[in-house]
Amino acid sequence: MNKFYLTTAIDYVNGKPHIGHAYEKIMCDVIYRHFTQRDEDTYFLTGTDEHGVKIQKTAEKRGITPKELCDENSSSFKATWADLEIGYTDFIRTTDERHKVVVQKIFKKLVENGDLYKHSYKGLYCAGCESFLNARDLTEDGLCPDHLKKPEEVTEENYFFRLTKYKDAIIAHIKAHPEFLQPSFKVNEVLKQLEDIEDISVSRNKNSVSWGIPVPDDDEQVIYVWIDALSNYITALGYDPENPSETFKKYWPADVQIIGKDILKFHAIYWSAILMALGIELPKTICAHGWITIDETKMSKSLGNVIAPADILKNFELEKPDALRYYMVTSAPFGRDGNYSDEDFKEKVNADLANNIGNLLNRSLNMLVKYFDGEIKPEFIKAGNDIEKAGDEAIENVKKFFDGYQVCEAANAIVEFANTVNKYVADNAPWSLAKEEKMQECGEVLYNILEAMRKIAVMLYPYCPNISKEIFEQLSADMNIKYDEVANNKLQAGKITEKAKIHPVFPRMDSEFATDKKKAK
RNA sequence: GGCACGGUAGCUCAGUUGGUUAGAGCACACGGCUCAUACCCGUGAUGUCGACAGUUCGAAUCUGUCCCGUGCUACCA
Repeated sequence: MNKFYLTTAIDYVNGKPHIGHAYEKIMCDVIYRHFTQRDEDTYFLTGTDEHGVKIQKTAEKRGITPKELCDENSSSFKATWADLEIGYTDFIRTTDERHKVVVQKIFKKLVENGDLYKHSYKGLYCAGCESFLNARDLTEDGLCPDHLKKPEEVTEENYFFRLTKYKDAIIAHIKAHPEFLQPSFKVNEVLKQLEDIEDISVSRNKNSVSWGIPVPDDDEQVIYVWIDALSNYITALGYDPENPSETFKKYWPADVQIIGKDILKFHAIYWSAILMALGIELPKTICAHGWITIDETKMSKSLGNVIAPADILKNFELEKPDALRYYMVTSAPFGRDGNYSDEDFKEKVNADLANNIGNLLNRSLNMLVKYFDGEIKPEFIKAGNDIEKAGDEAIENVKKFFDGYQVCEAANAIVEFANTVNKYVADNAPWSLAKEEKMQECGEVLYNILEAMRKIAVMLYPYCPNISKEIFEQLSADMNIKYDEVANNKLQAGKITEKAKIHPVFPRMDSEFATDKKKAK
């Protein structure tokens, strides 16, 4: 059994979760469920990033402690993931004791190794922002763009991390491992960023930021984002510089770390350097996904177009997250930006989940009941037909796409196979065969369709676990089979269904079924 | 300003090393079917393949220049 360790970015709890956060978690959960089906020993980590001046300030404004703010928002992330059925193995918070303790140990070790050094530098400090500004962000008159005040030159002493020391090693690693950074069209960007990299500041004076992990043996300083946030991926597993846990030894290096494209630089460069400094292997793959826009415009608080996943489920009166999961993950090809619109959502899930896949099951089961009283007779089961082959190919293709974390492409392959089966139904017209009393032939065709349907349910499971479960139930098939055993666990002969058992696994949105459901409430 | 990537049907995109009538899906129109969730199947129209010039027997594909978009990065102030 192989191990498979997957991580998401941890979300900053200065606000509530929206569909941008959800996009990444759903993608990870789909990947996680697929690899779990493959009988891999999987570990799926997500969590929240909870330190820093923004949280400190938001909490102040609301008159609560930073910890209270973090507790509140971290819980709402967890609640959202529950709604979306994100089945993470572990949820780490950077305020967890287990995390803080190890971050301090990491910091200490880096100091001892000479990777961290204290350095004083002059910066432009804006009292309004309570932070340092870059010269290039100022207005033409040299004023802070937000407060229109001239920032003062302040000298601050901080710890710096010797990023430059690892520059060549990272470049070499990227070049030697084409699978390290995905999608590959991002590689040049990162190499370019590496060219003019400088050492980075990894601590702040307590006077400017107090909400953070204290630097060990230095009362003046607090650890700033990089070493704190990035190391969650190893502290969660129980990493310890002196005595790493068995869990860490087993699961690290991560097989894939999924992140947004905006933080690729920090992961590809900063994170790699930190790992090198600690003498730890780099993750096998870092995968940067694109953004979700709303009606083709960027989602932002100021535009007021931020959508929470729960709003969508509520709006469409969906009890299960399957449709939203499916739509989110198929809205953009690997690494590209996707878009959400209510109209697209409805069209896409109606077309793929209701019309194509759901209706296929429904029509074939109805025929089985009509012509054979819901029974598969032993003589219907024959190997080596075209649909069987097409199904086995689809299973292989989906697997290959998942090997490259191409979740959208894998979904397309499933739908394409369902299309092929629908075409097979039309070409063989079992209803005509029944009329002509070619019952043997008719039964064979129906069996092939239902068996194909079972394969679809297996492949669809990571995206739509509830719909998939429904399909298995209606087929009276076992859903707990491993991915690589799909082809060998064919539907058995016997009575599998009856009229009363058949119902749409995903009602078309705005259909009579959907409205009946609403009325019934 | 530099670098990278892209500009192909109404929309989203595919087009391998240049080779015959440029493709798919969605949407649209028409036809078929009637097992099914107004579903499924089939057929069809539509494109100066960003612009111009060049190489070639032949360019969506190669070269050059330019225009537009996106991303990264810089500089000036």
